[in-house]
Amino acid sequence: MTPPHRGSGGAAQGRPPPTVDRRLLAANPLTAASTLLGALLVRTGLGDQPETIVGRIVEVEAYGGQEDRASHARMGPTARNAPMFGPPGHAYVYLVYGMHTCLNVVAGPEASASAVLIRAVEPLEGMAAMRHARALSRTPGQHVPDARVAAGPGLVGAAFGIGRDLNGVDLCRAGSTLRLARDDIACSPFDVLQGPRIGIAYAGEPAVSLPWRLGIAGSPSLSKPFPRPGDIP
DNA sequence: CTAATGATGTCCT
DNA sequence: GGACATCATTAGA
Repeated sequence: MTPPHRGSGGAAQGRPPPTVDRRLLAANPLTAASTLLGALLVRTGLGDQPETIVGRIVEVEAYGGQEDRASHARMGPTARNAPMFGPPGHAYVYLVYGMHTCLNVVAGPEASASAVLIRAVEPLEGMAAMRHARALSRTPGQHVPDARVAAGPGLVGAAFGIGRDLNGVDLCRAGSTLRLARDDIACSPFDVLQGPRIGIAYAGEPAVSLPWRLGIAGSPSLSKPFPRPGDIP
């Protein structure tokens, strides 16, 4: 019954946690996604709020390059997806539905144009700053519980104050205002949920059926439940 | 509880 | 002009 998240000590306090090794992200996107699951997302340098925001990545989706009909890279390089064709470990930030920003971590070898979408984060530190950032981005959620403040791709963007200005930022560099960190101390082992990606019905088969959405079992911060093995056809 | 809907801006045809 | 890797709110069973 012990939750797999938030282990013993508050490891996120004190010295800044170590960055994520860029080479671990240079593998195929599904492997990179698996690496990012359980890692920390760290936000600093919010103008008005001195607080640092730290959360644990609990849900991700892998996207391939041109061969993946669900990927933004499917049309080849464009102005929007340019960061996907760059080196791994950098941010690809884009606007969906005219109002929400989503964060991707570029993956794979350079120019492979694959990426990992950060779909949900479990808050660890900086609750007040997260809610403040959400209010600024007109995503009120005044009554949502702490665990659900970043429980969706658009909500991750809102709660971490991620705007297009962060497009292309190096998430593996310690000095970046948005960065990834390892969580070797506080992160207990967890079970990985797997399912089809969300919101890509337009892509058709085989893309719609690939189980490239990964989540941490038991986390209260998943964007939505994963289909169970014996679920509706 | 599920389903429908409006908000909103940018990219690509 | 159409479609979109979404969210909050409202309407309905």
